[in-house]
Amino acid sequence: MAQYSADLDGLFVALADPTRRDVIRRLGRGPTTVGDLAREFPMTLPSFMKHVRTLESNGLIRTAKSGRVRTCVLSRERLALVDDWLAEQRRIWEARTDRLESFVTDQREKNDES
Amino acid sequence: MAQYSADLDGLFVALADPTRRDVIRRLGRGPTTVGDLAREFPMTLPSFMKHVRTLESNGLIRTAKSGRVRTCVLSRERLALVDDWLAEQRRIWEARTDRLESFVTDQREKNDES
DNA sequence: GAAATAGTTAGCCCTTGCGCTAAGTGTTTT
DNA sequence: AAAACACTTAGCGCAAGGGCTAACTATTTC
Repeated sequence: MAQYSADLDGLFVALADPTRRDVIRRLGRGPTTVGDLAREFPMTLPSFMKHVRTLESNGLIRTAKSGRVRTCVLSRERLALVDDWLAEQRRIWEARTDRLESFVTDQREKNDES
Repeated sequence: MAQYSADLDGLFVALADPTRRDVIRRLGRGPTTVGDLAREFPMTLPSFMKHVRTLESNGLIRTAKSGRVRTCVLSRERLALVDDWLAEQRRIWEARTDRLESFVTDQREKNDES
């Protein structure tokens, strides 16, 4: 659970940058080379590489170098963690609205008794 | 779309902190007072208030002061934006795997011809 | 009305994040 | 072998984030 939370920290931080979200979207269409990716963003290659590293160290993408070219692939499983967190919040919320409903119901029953 | 992206920036940043995620979880069970919330976290009140403000300015919670007490309420609609983004990624991914499948199918057809 | 309560504001420290340039490494190309 | 290519490393500058203390304001409470 502690690890789960630390993972979410990293994931959300990684997703908080528009460049990184764009990379994820781009990689959704298929593997791409660092150079090809970088060309689409208005920043230097070293700056761009930091984003790639951030995505990789948070498990959102995988990369491999062959020759002098590094290729990036989307690693989808990781986004499922975010999904899980959202689902959990929904669950909590719904449990609460259920309680609220039964509260309302209880009140109505009390009124019916009188 | 530009606004959508800026909103996502703020949302993901807001969600990237464990304290703030805990507050969201807590508020899922119902509205709570700043003081009551703060008591559960190992930090001073001014520090905690910053988190509350961050959540509020990103629309994840709403707060109102009555007398000297400020009460926080979860504002669920906002999380839907995150859901939307995730759904979009899934959509892109699935469109791609569809293309991959038809590619495989095409290859098979070519082989069948021979 | 004095004291306790619940936030709020201001400002400081330190670390981290994101951009940059300059220079270096290993791999093709010519 | 030289030149071009595709990163990579190192280090710098600046703004923002998350924590703190100290001091202040506006309600209650006694």
